[in-house]
Amino acid sequence: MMSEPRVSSVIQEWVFTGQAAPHPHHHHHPLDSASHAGSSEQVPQVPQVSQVDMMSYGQPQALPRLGADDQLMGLSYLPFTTSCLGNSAAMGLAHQHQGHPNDQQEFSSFLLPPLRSSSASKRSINKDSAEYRQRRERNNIAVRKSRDKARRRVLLTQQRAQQLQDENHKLQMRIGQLTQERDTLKHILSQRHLQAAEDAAAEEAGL
Amino acid sequence: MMSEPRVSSVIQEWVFTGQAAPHPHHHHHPLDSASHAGSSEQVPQVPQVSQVDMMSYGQPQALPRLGADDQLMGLSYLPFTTSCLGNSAAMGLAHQHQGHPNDQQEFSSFLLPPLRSSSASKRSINKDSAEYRQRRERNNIAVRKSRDKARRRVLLTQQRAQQLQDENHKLQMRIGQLTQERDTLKHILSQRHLQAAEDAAAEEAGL
DNA sequence: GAGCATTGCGCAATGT
DNA sequence: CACATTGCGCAATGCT
Repeated sequence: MMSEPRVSSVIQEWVFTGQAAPHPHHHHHPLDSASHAGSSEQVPQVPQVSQVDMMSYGQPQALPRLGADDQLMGLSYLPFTTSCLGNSAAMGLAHQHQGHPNDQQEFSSFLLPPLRSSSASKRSINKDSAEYRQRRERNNIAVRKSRDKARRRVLLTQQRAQQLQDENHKLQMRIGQLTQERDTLKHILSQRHLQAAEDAAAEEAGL
Repeated sequence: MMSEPRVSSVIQEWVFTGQAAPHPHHHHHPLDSASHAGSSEQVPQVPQVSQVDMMSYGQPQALPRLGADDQLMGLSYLPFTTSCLGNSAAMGLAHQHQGHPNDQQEFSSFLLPPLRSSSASKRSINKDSAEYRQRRERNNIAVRKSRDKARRRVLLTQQRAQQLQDENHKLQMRIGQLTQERDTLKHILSQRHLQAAEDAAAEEAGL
């Protein structure tokens, strides 16, 4: 429940001078609105300045794919996605992380190599495994559903805002109307008061 | 400007009568590597609809479907993602469409197949190309930026809604207050009226 | 036509 | 263990 908790662990940072961080992977969280960014932890990359609202979404840098590095500007998400290489088959047997068709670098492969074992409880996630595919498919469905829900939620919020705004206008009008009525009544009453005073004066004079 | 026009092409849903069932268990995995090529007419895929708002997020392929019926519903997302395969190296040289590490099917290939051919002006998008990487990186940045913006926008909308709701409450209170004031004044006036009438009567009687 | 902006999607990590 | 969320990159497409 709650739909907002996005604050939790803060395990991230770090730098990894050259050695393998045991950590499996990346992932950061959003820290609320802007902030973070992709940090992929793995390569010496600059933390990047968060994306405030101006610029700094990281700049493309020419990725060298292998040797030459490049410049170091400030933010930048060093993608150097070289290529994933890693073909499912090869990967499957070869390593644990599999080839990641999608994420190009998933550097993680070399980042978290320490794991794996012969037993390979989970490590070798054969990409070809029927079980793997099944899980992926289930997740894909869940993802679509979740996003659909999110979209719907956003839409509802927008509609609610619009509706509230409209209602607000009506209420403002009503307030204007009531204010006027009240003031009119006040005015009338004050007139009566005057009238009464005058009458009283007249009567007194008449006495 | 306009930031909302998402109404344009309508090329989306469709069915694709054919069958090519995704066989859930077609054990032979995903076409994996070798796959499409210039023509790539292998798997039929549906683009998907999403955003409707009901259910059916696609069924995981567990359906042995024999006939084609599902399409009626409208939304099943037929995934049969076979597999992504696609290794950059192999792909790069091998074909133009490359393996799409990520999108597994990129059905588009058969969706808009008419193109492609020997000329291959851009067709062969070498995944390894520096130019390709550069474009990808730029797009990644744009995507991050765009999503950040979207997130921020959603947040603002939520805040605005909350704010409007609060203001609404205040206005309601104000209305209650004004209504009361008005009624009180009305009451006082009516009393005055009575008073005046009585006075008049008394005076008349006194005459 | 170039280039950024949006969007749907699948993947993987992580939360529940 | 299953499902829900979420950041991320890819590719298609929209909009300059």
